[in-house]
Amino acid sequence: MMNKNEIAAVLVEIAEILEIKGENPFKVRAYYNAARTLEGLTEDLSALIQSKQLTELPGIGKNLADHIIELHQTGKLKEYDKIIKSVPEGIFEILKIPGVGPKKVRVLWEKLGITSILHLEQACHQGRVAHLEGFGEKTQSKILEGIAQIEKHSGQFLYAVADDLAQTILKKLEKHPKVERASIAGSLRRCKEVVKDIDIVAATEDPKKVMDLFVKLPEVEKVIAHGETKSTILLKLGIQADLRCVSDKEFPYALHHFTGSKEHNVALRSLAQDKKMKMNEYCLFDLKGKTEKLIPCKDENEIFAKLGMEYIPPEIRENMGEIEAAQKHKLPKLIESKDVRGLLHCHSTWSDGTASIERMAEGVKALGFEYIGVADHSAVAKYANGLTPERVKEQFKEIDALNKKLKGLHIFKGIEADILPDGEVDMGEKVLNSFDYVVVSVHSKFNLTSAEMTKRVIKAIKNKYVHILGHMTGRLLLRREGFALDIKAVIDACADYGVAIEINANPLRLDIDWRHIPYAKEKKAMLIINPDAHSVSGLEDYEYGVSIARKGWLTADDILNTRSALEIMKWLKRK
DNA sequence: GCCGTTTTCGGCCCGACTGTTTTCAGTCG
Repeated sequence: MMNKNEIAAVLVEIAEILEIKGENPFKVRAYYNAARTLEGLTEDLSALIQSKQLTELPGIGKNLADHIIELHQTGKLKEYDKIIKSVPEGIFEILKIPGVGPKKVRVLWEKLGITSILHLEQACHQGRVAHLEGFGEKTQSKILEGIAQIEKHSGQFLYAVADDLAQTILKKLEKHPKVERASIAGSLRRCKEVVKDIDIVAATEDPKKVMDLFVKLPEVEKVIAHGETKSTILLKLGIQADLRCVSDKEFPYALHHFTGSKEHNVALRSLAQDKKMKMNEYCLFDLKGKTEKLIPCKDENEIFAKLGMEYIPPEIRENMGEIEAAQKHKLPKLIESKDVRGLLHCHSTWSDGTASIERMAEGVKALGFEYIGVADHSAVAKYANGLTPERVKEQFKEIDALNKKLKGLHIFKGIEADILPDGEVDMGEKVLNSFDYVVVSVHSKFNLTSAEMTKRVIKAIKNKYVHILGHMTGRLLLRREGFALDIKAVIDACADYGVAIEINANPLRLDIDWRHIPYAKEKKAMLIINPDAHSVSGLEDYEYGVSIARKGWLTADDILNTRSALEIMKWLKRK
């Protein structure tokens, strides 16, 4: 049995192999398209198979439907087993190097017998790659840079990936009768955008039994350590997970300790010392009397209270001023998911989304929201099927009709317009003015100098039709650094010209970086949590944006889309 | 491999950029 995402991953692998083998590029694309359709699927796959409706999905014909059914029902695919044997395993990692695509992989493999990154790195150092036809000195050094980048990020995982897996494991542990309570700890609990492992703390009087369950989980690839109170496993995705078992009494201290950050803990322990107390991972002691006296705490809340401060949410435990603020009882009331009332910046099938506006709207409604903003790509983004002015008019008609039809939900007409290399905004004033709102983002020419890029982006911010600055740096976590940009200058401009700064909640972006958010708040810039959803399930990504907003100390008042549709309309029209 | 009011064959998105070349191939979004 395989779920839709696992099946999609197999189809992608097949596509990659076909590409390397130089198969018909349209056949290759058919596999990619089918994978994408599956990932964006909202209907239940089993039901679709049963009612024989699979071939009604876009991009899925007889052949791919058969493949999908075979994978879904048996977890295997004969054709895949055959084709996977025809290429060496290591080529997939070579394909991940930026600038190296299927054609280059094939040449490296055929001409130099290179089948792994390690091989490739050696060959580059020996200068053998530069001599290949179609390659050269620059390609060779770019490959080395790419490998260095991959190695720098290796052992790191996107928050969303790690969190998914961690929640699955946590649920299984919590079900164990001997587990009294359990929680995720570490950087994952602090909602860091990338994490290197999963930390879990469990309270139990029978650690041995709980540890046994942990090391025998079906997700385990390898047991690295298996002790009485601490075990480490390597999960199949390559992520390590640590479990620490403590008694129920010790649990609050252990949870706090293993949540960190290290810097936060050091600062807090030194503060405890000042107050004649001692803190470690198992308890809090009162040192005022002649003998050490245990200070009982039933949860983290009490620990902070005993230390004379208000509760510090895990997201902001980075020793960036939270301890001082908590002592003065001046921590902001951080935004929560329930504060968000609608989602702007969503894509539809009008550009590169996988769902119609109606389905996206229904998805937003199902999440309990009051409004959705459709912001498809603009004309210049041809690769993403960007809207032409003519198609914009048609899209408006569809939205108008849906607004009449759908009760209790308002659809805003937006556009994600490209910031052109010279800072002009795609589509021109007249078209831009016809939208309820305009999101602007950079999607091209990433290699400008910081000064050039800053000038370009600020010019777009000054455009009077612009309301929101999308994914400020264009970063893709663990894949691509953001482009060079004077972030403070850009934040200043957003604050001055009343442009809201997007917290792009796509787990691969989480852009603007939370470290810059306090500066934006200081400058009184408006922020907005946008899922940048390309599918119905992508709408739920807004929650990652909430976590990032919390890491940036933001309250509901700091975020535009905690307001009602009416208030949003007013805000958009104030320009 | 998919698709079809130009329909069962023949097209399928396309332009920018880079580095390799001397007119283009590969990669990317």
